[in-house]
Amino acid sequence: MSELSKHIDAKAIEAKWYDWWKQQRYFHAEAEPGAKTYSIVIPPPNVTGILHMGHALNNTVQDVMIRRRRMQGFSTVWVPGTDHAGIATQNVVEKDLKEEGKSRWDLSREEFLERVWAWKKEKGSTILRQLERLGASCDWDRTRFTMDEGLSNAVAEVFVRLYEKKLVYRGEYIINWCPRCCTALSDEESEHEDQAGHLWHIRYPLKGGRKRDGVVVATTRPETMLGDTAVAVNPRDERYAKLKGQTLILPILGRELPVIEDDFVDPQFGTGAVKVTPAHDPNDFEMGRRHELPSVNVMTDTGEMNEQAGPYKGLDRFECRKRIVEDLREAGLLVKVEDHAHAVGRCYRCDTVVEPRLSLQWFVKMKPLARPAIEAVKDGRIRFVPERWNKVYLEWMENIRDWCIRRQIWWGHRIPVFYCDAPECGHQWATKETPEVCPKCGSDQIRQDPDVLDTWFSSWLWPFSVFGWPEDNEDLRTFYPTSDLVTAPDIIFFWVARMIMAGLEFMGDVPFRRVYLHGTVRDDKGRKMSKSLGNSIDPIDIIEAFSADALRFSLIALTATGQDVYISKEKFELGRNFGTKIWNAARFLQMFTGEQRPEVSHPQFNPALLTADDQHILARLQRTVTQCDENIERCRFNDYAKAVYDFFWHEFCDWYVEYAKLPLNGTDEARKAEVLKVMHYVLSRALCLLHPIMPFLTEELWQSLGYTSLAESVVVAPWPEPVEEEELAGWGVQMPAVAYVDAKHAAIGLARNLRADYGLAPAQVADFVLRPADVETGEQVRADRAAYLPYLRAGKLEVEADFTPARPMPSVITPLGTLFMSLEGHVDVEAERRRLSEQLAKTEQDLDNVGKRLNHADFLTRAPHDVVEQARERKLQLQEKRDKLVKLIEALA
RNA sequence: GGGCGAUUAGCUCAGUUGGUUAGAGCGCUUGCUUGACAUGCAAGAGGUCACAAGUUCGAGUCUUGUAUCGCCCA
Repeated sequence: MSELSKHIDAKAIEAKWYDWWKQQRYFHAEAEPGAKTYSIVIPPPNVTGILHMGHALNNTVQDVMIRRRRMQGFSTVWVPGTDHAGIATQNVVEKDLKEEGKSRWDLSREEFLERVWAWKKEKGSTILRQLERLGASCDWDRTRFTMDEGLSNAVAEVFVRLYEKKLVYRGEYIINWCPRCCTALSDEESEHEDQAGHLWHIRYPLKGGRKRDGVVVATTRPETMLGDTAVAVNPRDERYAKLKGQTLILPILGRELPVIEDDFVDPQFGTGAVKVTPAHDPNDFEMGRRHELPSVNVMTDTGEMNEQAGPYKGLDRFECRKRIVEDLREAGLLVKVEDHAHAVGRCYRCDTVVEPRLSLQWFVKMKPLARPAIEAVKDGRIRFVPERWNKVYLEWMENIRDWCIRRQIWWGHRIPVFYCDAPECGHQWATKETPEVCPKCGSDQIRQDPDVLDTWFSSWLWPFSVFGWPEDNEDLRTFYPTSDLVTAPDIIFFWVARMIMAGLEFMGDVPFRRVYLHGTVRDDKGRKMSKSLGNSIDPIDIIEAFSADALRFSLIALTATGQDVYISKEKFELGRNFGTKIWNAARFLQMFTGEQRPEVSHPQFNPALLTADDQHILARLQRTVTQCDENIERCRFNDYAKAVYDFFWHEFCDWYVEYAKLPLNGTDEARKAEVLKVMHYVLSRALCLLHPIMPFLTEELWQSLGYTSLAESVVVAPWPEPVEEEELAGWGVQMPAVAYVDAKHAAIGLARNLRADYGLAPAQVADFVLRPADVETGEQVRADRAAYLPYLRAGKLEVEADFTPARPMPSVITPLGTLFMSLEGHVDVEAERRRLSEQLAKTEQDLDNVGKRLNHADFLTRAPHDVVEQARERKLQLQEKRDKLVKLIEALA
């Protein structure tokens, strides 16, 4: 226990408690057969990554989930780690090399990989350390990396199994090629973006014809014409019927091109005749196959034109495009140039325009893997939150295409395939071992495939590889399937869908039961945060400026389920202000508690001593517990945050703490003790409810206020369980008393309005008289009179059953009765009449509306009973109010 | 071209199976050095719920269409 300073020193608090939590090993759990478990695996950030707001949101949500489960007594495991991010990491190290004037080709493969590992050792845990600053309660003893031995073993095992099931195959197809990274990409790694371009109309002359004869084709990529091997038209296109069987001449290179007919050609697009380039376009490739056309690849792997490009050899592809267009124009073969927007694929790692290219690659056959994964979502074994993602997932799964998993880089899991180069053998096999000789012919002329696997080929195994698969062990049996997966929708195909397929294929069970997809963090103008735009807000800056708790609370409170969140630096003041408010409420409480350690483990109140206000705050706390639970269960984290916020600020601080000042500063020691008991009980439970969002602040207060009789740390304190009304009654909490306090708060609010309407300065004291709604209320208020005075700034509050003002007095109708305010000097009767008349008009308007409804026969017969009852009740209330107002106005005369 | 989401106060957003009087935070106006807190307290102004039609006793909420913006897929 320690006295709280006037201001929060967030930095000191954060470091102190995080270290202590780790020391206490609160975040670590071992597999315990039979225990109720809750497990999450982190979406592994890139090993090159640094924390951005998306990570901050993602990991705060996971931390909220796991901290609550931990408090609920579950055996909780949150596995942290990073992925090796093949292309990105290799890029980083190559950049370092470049500064030394070298490229990776100046090093041997082994030397290069040593450099990468050295880089990883030095810089690769940045983001994990940043997660600690965020307060993430990961089980750091279980930190994994996709290139670890165990996880690499899982990758090789999976590859070999799929190879043997013939689900991985090698073939020559059009793939997305990044000429900068010099590697193949999967379809998902090529991001499409509409871009302003041109449609060039080019005349291909007829063989033996005059120059003006021929066919005009339209293309968006003229440089690929150097690889054309045909021109295609739709067989039903009468314009081109005469062309059947003719031969065209490819401009510039002079190659002869057959005219083919194919249904694929859309007569509406361009000129209705298309050039066919089987080595550079997926559709042309298919056509090429159907018509047995040769393929001519005209580019090198760095995107330069190769020897097939004739005079353009050595030119960059875009330079070549310009030159070809010029040359065609000069030759009079360029018929027309149109503006044309078209989708261009870009490398998701370096933004270079991707080149569709014919290439020999390894693929995973996806359809057989997708089938059970579709079922798992259809039958509800996996649920997406929000639900609409089901459709997106199913849509993609049902049209799934094979996955190109080979990458032409060095950093990654080497493809475990071997080739025998012995003459007349040519055997090819996959194995986890390192073979010495060919198992078929015994030759030692064998070599391993030089390339590595897509990073996602290791990430899709993450939910079980982190627990030691393929080895069968207690961890796997205990923590797999994991409970929830929390991630962003942009990797639903890259990662989520593939994990589901891998889980079902290799574990025979889903990898997680629920997937919560949260929105994207954007800037206050709605733009994605990006380095190039310079609009990102660094979460670490926010932690430094405010606190980790402020960052966490603000993000959670601002993010509606599954919606994008727009943030600016100012928005984090929300969390900071809330933290300050709680801090000060705790300081207030500590002022009256002193060195005494409050007993908060078992609530034992003296029903005889509980006032209505005590009962009210205890009842509200229970309601808040229920709201928190419901909202967390449904991934409505913003509503959960709001429930705690509203309770803490607007119930506890605004009303109860204000109320408590009276007994705490009074002389009745028994009452004082009882109020303190209530306050500490409420605060301790509220800290528990808040802990998953604001772990540092709640721990600091937990320790400083000495709530350690309940738990040595709030991290392991029991999560509050909702208390039923019957049990509350046993504590001395009666619902009528709670209702009375609601009415009291409303009445005080109305009385304050009255003061404001009459322009009373806060310091100005006014007296009040209540004409109570009924005898019982009158007695309640009379007994509770003193509690009203500070709120009303009242000198006195009288309760008089038949009060009739002798002279005009401002008044207001409250749930407790009619409240009169006595003013020094004369009351402006006209102003008061106007005020009351306005209220009367409003009341009559409302009465009219409810009356109309009640006069409607269909409403009475078709609306549910309780709705009709409510309307009747309201009508009565409004009538009563109207009558009272009429009398008050009459009394002014 | 197909699909999804958004459109509610000056700004950013909640609003759950349709049900009385549509909420919050920020900003704005006014007043307060209130014995926890000016990172605060009290009061106030501000809304034809994008538009149109429909279903219904009743629509911010359901249906259809339109417009604008954003995202995903081809």
